[in-house]
Amino acid sequence: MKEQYADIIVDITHEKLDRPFQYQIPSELKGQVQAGTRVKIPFGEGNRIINGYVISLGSRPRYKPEKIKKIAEMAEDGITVDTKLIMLATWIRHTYGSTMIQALKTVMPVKDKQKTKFGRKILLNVNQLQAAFWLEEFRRKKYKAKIRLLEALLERTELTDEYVSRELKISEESMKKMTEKGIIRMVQLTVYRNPVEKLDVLLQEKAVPDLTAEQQKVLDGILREWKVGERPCLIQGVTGSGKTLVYMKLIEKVLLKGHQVIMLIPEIALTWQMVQRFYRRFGSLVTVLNSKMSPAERYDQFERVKRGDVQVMIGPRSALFTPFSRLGLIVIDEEHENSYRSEGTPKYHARETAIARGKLEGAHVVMGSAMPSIDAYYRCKQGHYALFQIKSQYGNTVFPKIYLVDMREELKKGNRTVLSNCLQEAIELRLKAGEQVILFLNRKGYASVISCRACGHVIKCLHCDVPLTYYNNGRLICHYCGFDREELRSCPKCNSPYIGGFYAGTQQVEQMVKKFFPKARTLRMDADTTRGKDKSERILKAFSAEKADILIGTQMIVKGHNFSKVTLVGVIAADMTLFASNYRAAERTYQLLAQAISCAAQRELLGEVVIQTYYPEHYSIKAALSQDYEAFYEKEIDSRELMNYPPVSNLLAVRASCDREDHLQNAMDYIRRYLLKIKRKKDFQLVGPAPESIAKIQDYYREVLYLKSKEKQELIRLRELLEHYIETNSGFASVHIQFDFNV
DNA sequence: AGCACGCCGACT
DNA sequence: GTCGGCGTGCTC
Repeated sequence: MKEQYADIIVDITHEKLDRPFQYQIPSELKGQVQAGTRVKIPFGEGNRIINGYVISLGSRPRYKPEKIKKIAEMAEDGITVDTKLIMLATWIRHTYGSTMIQALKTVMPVKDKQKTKFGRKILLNVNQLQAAFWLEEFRRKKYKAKIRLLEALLERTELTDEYVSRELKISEESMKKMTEKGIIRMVQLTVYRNPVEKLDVLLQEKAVPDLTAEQQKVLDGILREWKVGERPCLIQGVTGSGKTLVYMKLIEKVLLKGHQVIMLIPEIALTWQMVQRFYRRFGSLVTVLNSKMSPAERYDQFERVKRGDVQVMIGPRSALFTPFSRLGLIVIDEEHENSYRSEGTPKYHARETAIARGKLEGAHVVMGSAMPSIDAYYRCKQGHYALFQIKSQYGNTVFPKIYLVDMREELKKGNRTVLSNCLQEAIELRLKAGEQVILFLNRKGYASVISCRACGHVIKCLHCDVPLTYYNNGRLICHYCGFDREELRSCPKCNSPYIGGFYAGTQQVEQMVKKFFPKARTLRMDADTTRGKDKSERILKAFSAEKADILIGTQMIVKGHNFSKVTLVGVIAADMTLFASNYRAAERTYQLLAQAISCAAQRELLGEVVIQTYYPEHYSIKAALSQDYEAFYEKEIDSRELMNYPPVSNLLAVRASCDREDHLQNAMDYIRRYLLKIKRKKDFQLVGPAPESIAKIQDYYREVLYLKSKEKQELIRLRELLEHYIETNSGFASVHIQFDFNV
């Protein structure tokens, strides 16, 4: 009489349903219902049947037994999550504040089981005599399909799945019946092999090249760290310093112990080069997950994982939830990359979540980056992570020459274009030499603000508090709601005809370049030109095949691509990211500049970098210029310390939106007063409420209130209190409230 | 989320 | 008198 009840999370995203519901397990489903299984349950007064996920089993009813309903049935395509991943979902829910069902769905990368009809072998499971007996039986009962199958099997003993379903036209059901009776047997075509055995062969075949003394030192250091504690390790080393080599050695060690590895890589990045290296090294033990894969392909990868065919999973953020049963190591390459931060709900960070999973499953975590995130580096300094540095790189990398152009001076000299004289001259020289140029900036489209030069009035969207953007087709478009209107001839406020804008988008730069260098062949790469499938890859291929002289684009072009003919990188507006009202703005600026510089480096030819900026004195620009990460870190951490920003402190944003401005302000006022009431002495600091940087989107007003505290747990506690307060007070009904942790 | 119950206005 | 508006409350 035990394990009679199941705690189930219902598949409805709503705060009020964000708790387990207890159901009775009917006797016929006992043993089938486990933690992690998907089931169909009657829910609500109408007893409508919905999906639910079992998170635990129990023997004691927590409600009046007559109130507890029975599980209806197993979900037919029942995919399961293993318990460790349920625990990870619980951690995600607690840390980032989502509903349990949202957390469960993020750890469950394959939402629905896909039908796989291939890759199986059908075998006879009985001897000839028994088969003859069954054949007789089927003939008597006139089971035509079964007769066909059995006859075919008696002839050949082994049939492919394809042949059975296409030629013999046997349904899945008849095969299932015959399997149940033990007449036939189905075997996965890829036969399970002992991965460690297989690995031995591989190790003999293709050994990883020897490590340099410095790399060996890092490897030894990490292995020593693994013996003593469970600290995550961070390898700091520039591109070409051999971080990947160290990863490979570590992965080898873990695989030989019979454990599995997840390797996270940034979304776009240098993926396929890296992946090929791993394929060459570990063969079919490795598999890759990427965003281009169809659900069926993804599902197949996870099936291979479950069968034990795959021991190393390489992929972006979502690969972190690969259902390995004996996970031994999680590697996070390019740890500082922004794509490790999830945009949806829950807004989890892959680094923190990887460390949480590592703790749960006793797996090591190793990260690598040339310029670690401030977060990670701070944790190293605090002793929470172990830091390992590789200073030298192999090959003769020529450091590029860097020019800094103060655009204010340029303006004084009378140059009102987006290309400084310095950059123009540099482009000219490179074009003459037959070399390639990359120009990059951080804005898409013709991104430009249209304003009146007489009165300063800025043309904004009617529904959102953002300036409209001018597009080449002569229309003004809102990036947030898509609202568009005709180009204006005069200022709607003062009627002045002098209305125009500061154009600094990729389109504008391209036009400018074409004007100055009519013979140059240009390629543009931004969110607009890469919308289609594989488009960005095609553009990059065309450029590296030297089908163009100048590549103009946004961030994506400077991320880890190797163009050997590029000798000039121009950064059009280095400080664009500094304008963002985000405490990470300086960090992003430094990262982008450092990336742009490394794009012009690491080749035999001497490269040049021209950085145009309005703030040449800003420390993030200065530090990037001298390639001094440490100097940047010191300045940046001082500023975070001063402002109580992460990672020194923790930040909880309470974001509210509502179509009625008065309701919104009222609600925020209540929240503020409630927080002040429960505030203990020096628990936390309260900032705001204040309008968001975009105060209105699609007619919804937006405000934000920040809570800062050294104690992470304190903020989590406050969030939970607030959630409860909002839920139990009906005044918040029309206001949408969302929490962001350290974002 | 979705469904039932419940208390006020305009209808055969 | 009734039909139906959607405000409120609950879901094991």
